[in-house]
Amino acid sequence: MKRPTIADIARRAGVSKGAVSYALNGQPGVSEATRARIMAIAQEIGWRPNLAARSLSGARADAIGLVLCRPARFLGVEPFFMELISGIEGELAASSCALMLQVVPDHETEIAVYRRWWGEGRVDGAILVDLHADDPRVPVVERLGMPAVVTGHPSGAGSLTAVWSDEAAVMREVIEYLAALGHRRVARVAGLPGLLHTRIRDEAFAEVCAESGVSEHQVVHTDYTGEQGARATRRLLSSRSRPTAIVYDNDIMAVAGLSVAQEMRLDVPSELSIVGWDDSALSQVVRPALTAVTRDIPACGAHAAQTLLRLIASGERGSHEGPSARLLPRGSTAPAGRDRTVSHVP
Amino acid sequence: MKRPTIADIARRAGVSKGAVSYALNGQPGVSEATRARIMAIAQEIGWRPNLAARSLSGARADAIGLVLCRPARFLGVEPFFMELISGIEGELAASSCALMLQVVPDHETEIAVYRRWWGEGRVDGAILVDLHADDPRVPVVERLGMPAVVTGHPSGAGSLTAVWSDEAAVMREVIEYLAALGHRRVARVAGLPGLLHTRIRDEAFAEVCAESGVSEHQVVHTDYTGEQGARATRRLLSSRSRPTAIVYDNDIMAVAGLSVAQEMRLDVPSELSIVGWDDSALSQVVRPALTAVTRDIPACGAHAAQTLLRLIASGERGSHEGPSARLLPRGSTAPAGRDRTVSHVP
DNA sequence: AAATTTCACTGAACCGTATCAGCGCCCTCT
DNA sequence: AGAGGGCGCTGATACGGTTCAGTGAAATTT
Repeated sequence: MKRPTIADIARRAGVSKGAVSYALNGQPGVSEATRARIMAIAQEIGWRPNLAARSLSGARADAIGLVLCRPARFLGVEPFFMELISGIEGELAASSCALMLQVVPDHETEIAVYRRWWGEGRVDGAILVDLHADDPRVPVVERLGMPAVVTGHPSGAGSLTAVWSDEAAVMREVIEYLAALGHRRVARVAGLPGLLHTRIRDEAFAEVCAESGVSEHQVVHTDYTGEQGARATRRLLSSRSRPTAIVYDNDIMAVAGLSVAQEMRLDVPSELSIVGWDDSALSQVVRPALTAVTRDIPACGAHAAQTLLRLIASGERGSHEGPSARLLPRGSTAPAGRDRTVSHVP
Repeated sequence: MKRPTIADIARRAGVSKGAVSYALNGQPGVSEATRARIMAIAQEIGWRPNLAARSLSGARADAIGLVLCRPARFLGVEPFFMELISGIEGELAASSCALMLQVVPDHETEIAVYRRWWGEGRVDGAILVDLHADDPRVPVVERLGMPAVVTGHPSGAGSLTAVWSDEAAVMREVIEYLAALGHRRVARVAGLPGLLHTRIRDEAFAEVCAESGVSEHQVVHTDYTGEQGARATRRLLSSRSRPTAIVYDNDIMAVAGLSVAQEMRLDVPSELSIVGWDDSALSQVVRPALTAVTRDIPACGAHAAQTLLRLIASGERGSHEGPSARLLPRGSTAPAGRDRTVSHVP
């Protein structure tokens, strides 16, 4: 019992294959009566278009690609990607477009994957995440001519379409908020230094700190893991003039930082304020709940997917800003306390 | 500048398309000299097999499917899936097989996706996760004839190949450990009651508790979110004879539970022991670090993928056990204390 | 009424690969 | 020397769709 083809339908309907193709694709060229008859037969015998045959005839592959380039063990930790994916999915489902996913260890492999996918006609386009400064993927994808949407600042996206959110503006919001609370020594536990958004945040951090009277500010770069977040925090809190507030680049490090503070008998928020980034369920589960920069990540994914689908369908280029982030104060931030080092027990 | 095809190679090599096909696929039928020449030309002009054409000619689709059926907002929370995916990927990469991912809201949609993927020839098989009791997907996939590997107990997998780990044995390990520490009132904050592994754990929990002298034991079912984990914990800890130990079905709920305990001024572990499940980075980041059931999830994914690839390649059926889980004691469990309700401050 | 257009449909070509039957050719065996 | 067999290759066909040029009949225009 083979899978039915349009030839089977044509035979049963007593028409040609061509007519069946027109009928099933809503093309003009058949009468409404014939169309209905053909549709009914297709339905009855359970016909489905063979994707391979369809894309062989020059049509879409009906799939887009997403490559994640982080070591496997770090991926699970960050809710970010899973949320992004579910957002992308939501948009794709409507167009019955599939998502091809691959996890790779480095950019070289990632580029090879794009080459293969595009060469094999497996995808119609791709979403590039984790944009780096001078990202090597950009020129390659440009040269391939593969439609692509980059999530990150347009300055690094070359001629590719970018969707981004204004990281600098949010950083300003965060620092001015902390400054207003009286914090004058603020540290930042940042993510991978190679990432473009890390650099943008770094710059904005330094600039706004200087402007807002945050006299002492420093940045520690990490690999986003809780472990490194904890270590950075321990070091910061052990220094002679320890910060009264720390801004983390993701949730897991913020939670790790909170634990370290508690371990060191520093009360959060009275003795140390903590701000997380890319707010997830995690931030709300710990005590105190974390003040965090929050962003609708699924919506970002959906926005990127939508932009890519439009780019594929109609060649519509042009970068535009996606859902923006904002600071959501919760219990982990408070006015800067007096400078004391004794332990505080509630 | 079109993508090169085997016809281009044939022209340049002065042979027929057939010869080129044999050469490139390592089939007999061409001399080694010709093969080498053809390979060199293919390399030179950057030829890649067109996936669509290849699978149209009856070959593989070179992709397997994975459908995740949980509400989008819960997905990000659980590191589980992302780790599973990276494990699967690791195995697939070696066979240059792709992963098609889809996130759906319910089983009905999930089944429709399998129908479509298989009908369209988009995948060669699929990995089914989150096996339910009387899972409606199993008979459908069986009938479709799509190769599939189910992650879950064989009792629910019908004739499909299952890869599983012995949940009951681990539950025994956990409960006997707690019993040995003197705990006599143990609660379990479980996941979705419909999932097969939830039922298996439920049963094992009740059975082993009874055997080990854990006189009071109860189960609360949740949806795996931190929120419900917190609520369940609050209720358990407010009851008249509150448990001295709680076993959670995932990490995020365990962390939420820990926070609730701290909020209620119960010391962990001296007044309340906490055990998590599916140990992730999260467990190690909080204070005290969580005692947890740990399992190499990427390895589970790799194992499932490998089993599926074998099933596709050689029809090799037969369920077998995957990487097993074990209890990893950390700081959140301790001997059951005296029964006191006053707050404990270190 | 003749000319033209529109409509509904047919038949064939085409996409890029895999595969099969067949065909010389050379080598080996008797 | 003739039969037999394997090697190396060719040419054709299949896979399941899409698409385009063409065709006969009906409808519309002139």
